[in-house]
Amino acid sequence: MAVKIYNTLSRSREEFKPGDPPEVSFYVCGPTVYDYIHIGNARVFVVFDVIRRYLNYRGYRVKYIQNYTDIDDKMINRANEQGVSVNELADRFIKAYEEDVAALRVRPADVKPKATEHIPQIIELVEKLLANGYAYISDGDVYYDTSSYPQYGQLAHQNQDDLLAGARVEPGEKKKSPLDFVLWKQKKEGEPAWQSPWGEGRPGWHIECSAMSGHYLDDILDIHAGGADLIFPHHENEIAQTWGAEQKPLARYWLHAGYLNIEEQKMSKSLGNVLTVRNLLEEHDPLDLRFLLLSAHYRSPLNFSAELVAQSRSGRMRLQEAVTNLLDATKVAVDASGDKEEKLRADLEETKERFVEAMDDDFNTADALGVIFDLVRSLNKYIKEAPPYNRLLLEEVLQFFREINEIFELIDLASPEALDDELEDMIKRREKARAEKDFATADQIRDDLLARGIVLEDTPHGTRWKRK
RNA sequence: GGCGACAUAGCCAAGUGGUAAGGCAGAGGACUGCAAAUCCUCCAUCCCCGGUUCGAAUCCGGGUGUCGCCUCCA
Repeated sequence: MAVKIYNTLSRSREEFKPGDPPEVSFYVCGPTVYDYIHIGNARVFVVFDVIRRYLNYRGYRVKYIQNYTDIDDKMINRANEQGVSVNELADRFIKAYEEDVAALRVRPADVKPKATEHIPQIIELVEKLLANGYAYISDGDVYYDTSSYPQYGQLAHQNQDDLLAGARVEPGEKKKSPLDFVLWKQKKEGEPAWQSPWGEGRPGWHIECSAMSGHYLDDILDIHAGGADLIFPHHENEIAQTWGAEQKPLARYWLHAGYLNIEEQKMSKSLGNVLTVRNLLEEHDPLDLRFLLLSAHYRSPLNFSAELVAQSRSGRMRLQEAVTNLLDATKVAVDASGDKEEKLRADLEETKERFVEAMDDDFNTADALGVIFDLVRSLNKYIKEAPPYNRLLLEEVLQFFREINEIFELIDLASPEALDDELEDMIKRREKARAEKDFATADQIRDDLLARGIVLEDTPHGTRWKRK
């Protein structure tokens, strides 16, 4: 069995064959750091982080690179609006980005290059393109000459004529063709600029990823990923650049995450429905947001609404609850074993296989979740019906949950937090009342705790609590 | 105009030729002092019309609908 990946370049599922296994180079287009990230951005970062974790689980050694775009038109405009320098703006929103994705349990990339720290590499790349005849200078700007690259359009699966038919021509263009794109822009008054062979200026948008991935890796990238809207022109242009400079492909596998819509509508500033991660975290548990993001296949469009977050929370709680049941059962488990264990053991083995099958198939997290829920039912059933429990078996199941949580990270496996003394005392008083059959008092205390967000569950082994 | 994706129960969502996973919500039952959690049972023939096939949600053709890209939006 091998991992299969849907490659946007070929529009088909391909067996994953990295250039130098088990090493895998994985580049994700990171944020332009001019604002807080929204939930659509978050989908990309969560989903590809999960894919990276799965590849690690499958024995690959993934080098994960994610850039920060810290210089472009949006950066400059926003910095001017706010009266700060582009650098200050970048620092501020890089920090915000890292806080936001950390809350969503996205692990940091291994390498986090910034465009502004790779100007020499960018200039070198542009020089190569000029020398190789893939670029031209026009009035101080440098442009990529798309007519020199017949394969231009391969990623978008469009030929140049069709692209031209839909292209918008803006007045005052200095390009030879509407499809050409800027590699280096000459300085305008008040803009950050770097010295170059073509005078003071700054890089175009698409050039940085080509330059930085080339700088950090000698070989072709195994995986290059981003949001679906980057397919054209961003990734198309990156491919053209790397080919023009190095006569080699930029990446073997191109992965693109589907859009996230808000209430069936595209998220956009004009509709005023942009939901920042920062705001959402004020109302929702980050793990519930993760569950929602992983509940559909990463390439499918995904809708976002408060109702769906609530559904996600209910589903996620079933997982969390199962682990709580498991941990409780483990406390009273014994070493003896019997044949009651056979069903659960068989289900565990089957689950392990089906989980890998699902994830191997282009990272089908929705299918994988279904597989996990099947195990949850089997586990709950065992716990309900089969005491005394087999310690070894329960620990194996727990170990499996640890492994998949290392990938999905949807539940807390850590030992539960302590409750403050006052609440702890209320629980004790309620237990006493119950023992004395004073149910009116017991129920009153339970309601009081509920009002404070604490839900009680009476089990055969005692009362336990959880947050609502 | 060019290119592409999608259409599965009230909601979400798997399933690429063999007779519809899973989750949420809902109904009934068990357990519980009552709850909660849990378990059991119930809840779809897959947008429409043709075709291929012994057999199609899955393949082909034609519709309808939704969405997207072709504008430095993840």
